[in-house]
Amino acid sequence: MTERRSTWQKAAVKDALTKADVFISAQDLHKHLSGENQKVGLTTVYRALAELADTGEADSLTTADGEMRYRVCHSPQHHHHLSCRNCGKAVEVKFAATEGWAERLASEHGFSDVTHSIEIFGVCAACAEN
Amino acid sequence: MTERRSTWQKAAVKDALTKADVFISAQDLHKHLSGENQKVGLTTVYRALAELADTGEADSLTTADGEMRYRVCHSPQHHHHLSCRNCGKAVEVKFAATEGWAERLASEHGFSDVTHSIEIFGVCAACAEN
DNA sequence: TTAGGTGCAAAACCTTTGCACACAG
DNA sequence: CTGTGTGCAAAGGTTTTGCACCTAA
Repeated sequence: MTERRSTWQKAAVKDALTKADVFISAQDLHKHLSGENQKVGLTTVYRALAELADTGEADSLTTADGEMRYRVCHSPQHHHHLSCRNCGKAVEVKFAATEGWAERLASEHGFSDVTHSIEIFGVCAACAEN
Repeated sequence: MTERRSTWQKAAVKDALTKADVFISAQDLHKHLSGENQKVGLTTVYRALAELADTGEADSLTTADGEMRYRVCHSPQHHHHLSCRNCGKAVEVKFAATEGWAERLASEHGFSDVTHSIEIFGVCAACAEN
């Protein structure tokens, strides 16, 4: 079976992700770790983030330029994000009205196995000041 | 000034994109063109697609695996897509209810310069049969 | 004529994989 | 012990850039 082991590397990645508390890329998170004597390999960061996203402990999104970013998930419920394009700060948003809508609309058009992605990007107040 | 010239290459790209009428990647579109004696460089396809997206003649989206896909825009109005994850076929969807919502929500949280992306992916009826 | 366009090769990036070694359980 | 995890280097993909040549206007 696929047994799941806990290592200090995974803990370090999760910890760094939690402290960052913004949508951040694997590359950037790796730099953060490197800057703190946390010598974790980039490959491991990628694998750890994938695992966190897989278990629902982290949310992930793909930016317009094709980069994946992760952030610790604050609630187990389905939600979307309003995130800062500059610093990655994000607010979790629930939007009940659309949840059923997407599936309904899709089936009306004969589509199955539906998933939807709603992302809102902007510049947060703090970043706007600069 | 930035004058904009029309070339047969750009026309070929736009034509191929129009005929495809699905969300397609630059790479794939380039293959289509190559298969039809339309020897257009890959670089040019990228540049032509970027220009079409820029002028609003094409819609673009980034797939989960970080690949950009384009499709001819069928209506100048703001809209979203319900697209097939397999063949790229897409239906344009207008969802008036969300249009104001995103901006309103964003400003409530102090975000400015807001943009939103709503993409719905599924498997169309035709692809589901296989 | 002349500034924008083209296309090849090379570079830049992000992400994944192969593999030998380390280590959690 | 044993199989998962790690990390380096290399590979894989997409997209961009440098540059010399081409061409629309």
